[in-house]
Amino acid sequence: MAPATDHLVTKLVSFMPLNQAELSCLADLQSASIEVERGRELLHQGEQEHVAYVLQAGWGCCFKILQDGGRQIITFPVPGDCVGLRSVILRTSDHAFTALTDAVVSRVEVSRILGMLNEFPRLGAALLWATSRDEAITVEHLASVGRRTAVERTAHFFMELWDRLRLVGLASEQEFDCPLNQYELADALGLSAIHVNRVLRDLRQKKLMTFQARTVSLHDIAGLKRLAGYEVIEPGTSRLLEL
Amino acid sequence: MAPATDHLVTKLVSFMPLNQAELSCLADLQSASIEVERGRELLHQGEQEHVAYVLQAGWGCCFKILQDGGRQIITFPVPGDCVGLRSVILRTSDHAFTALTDAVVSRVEVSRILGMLNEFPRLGAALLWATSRDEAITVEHLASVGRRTAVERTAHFFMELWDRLRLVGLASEQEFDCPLNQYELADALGLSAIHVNRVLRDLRQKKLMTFQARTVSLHDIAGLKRLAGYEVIEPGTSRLLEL
DNA sequence: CGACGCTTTGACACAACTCAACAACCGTGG
DNA sequence: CCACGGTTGTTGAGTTGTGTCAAAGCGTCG
Repeated sequence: MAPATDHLVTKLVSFMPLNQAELSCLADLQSASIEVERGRELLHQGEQEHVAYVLQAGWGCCFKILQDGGRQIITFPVPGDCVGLRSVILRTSDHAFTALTDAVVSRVEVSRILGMLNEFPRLGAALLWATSRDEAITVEHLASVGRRTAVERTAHFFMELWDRLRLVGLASEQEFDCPLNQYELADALGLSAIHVNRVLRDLRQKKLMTFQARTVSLHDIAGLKRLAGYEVIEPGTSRLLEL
Repeated sequence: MAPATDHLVTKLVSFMPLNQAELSCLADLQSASIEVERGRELLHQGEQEHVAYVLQAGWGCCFKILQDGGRQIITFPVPGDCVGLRSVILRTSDHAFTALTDAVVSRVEVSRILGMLNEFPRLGAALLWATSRDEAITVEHLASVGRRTAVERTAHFFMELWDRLRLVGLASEQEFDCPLNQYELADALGLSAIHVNRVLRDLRQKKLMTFQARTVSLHDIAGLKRLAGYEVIEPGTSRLLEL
């Protein structure tokens, strides 16, 4: 059975209203949910994968392992996020996906997605919007790692995370739960864990934000956004893809 | 009229064979080609865009400008590449797109893409494959900038570029034409132009490759791949999306 | 010819990394 | 109950990869 609140629906609805049939299609798609324990690897880098996942509860972690053992984290999926659609198309997964906390996911077979696209084209458009948004976030992430300083980058990361969590109702206006440790943060930001620690101290001392005891508290959002050079990737309701 | 060789077709065909109707649909889509001079900006960061482009000849440049004026280049589109599909969906473009050399592009209206997807679903699948591949490349790029050293990163960049160019028949087995200068390289790799210069000297001295007079010569491909930790994003003919 | 765009080099500065150590916190088991 | 190891966070000292600044070389083109 589906969780109390369906975060995927919450997210898609912010893009376009969905009718009853579409909602039940989404519910159906996610009906077979699986509980996975923290650390479980659901998608394996370099292997052929024929399934995608919708994360329903808990956090995930998409990353690549490099030659020297280094790790680059691409994104931390949160409830409502889809993972692995791309690897389905490319036939082999270019990255791995693990559960960062105990989590609930639903496996989605390719065939069902294709079927859904046929039967409910508007859902296809909504899904396309969601994945495009994820892409835009990856591109922004690239810009961060390539051209922002460690502090700017870190501030930017938290602003983006905050926006993503609010979109599915998992963050309040000044704080949110965040199960990441400094190693994970480091591998996402392209920094060393030790430097992340110093950066967090910096942000704390500048009274911008704190990250302690698994919770992020935003003390000066305007200041953070200014520091990060943050611009919203606006939800922007669909005017264009009238389907 | 279409150019002598249609690079988009070359690329898509490497993924799945196309029939006559599909080929002429693609030809039709690109029929209205426009010549643009070097430096012309076709997509503007932050603006609402309702068109996408197919690059037919010449090189392009997709990038973000940051707060402090810094620039992060996302990718250098080469002939056969599609640009701006995402901005069409998100309604506003998250990055800019310019012609890096004199180029030939064709504007593609959103409506025509949607029409194409309806009429020729296999073309949709092929296009989805191409964009997924681009995404995978962006992710790999992120990993490079986040976790590889300057030399590794540079070697990796050229290996990938080489693969992309070969896919559309624009690179031989040991060299290819490359109109980039060291500033552009720097902004793509997240380095300073001066350091790029040092890195290129390094690669030259190690007898791995040279980049001079607009041409890249690969002297030791195995060595480059080893240094870069390069893995192919294999074309992989479609077995999965039987449409 | 001079101007311009691009490359190349050297000297120096600094952001971020590494190593090493310690502190705080946890759950577990004696 | 305390002792314990394991995980995570914190700090300092020294190193290094890369950035910055400044200047010169070198084609090309008007």
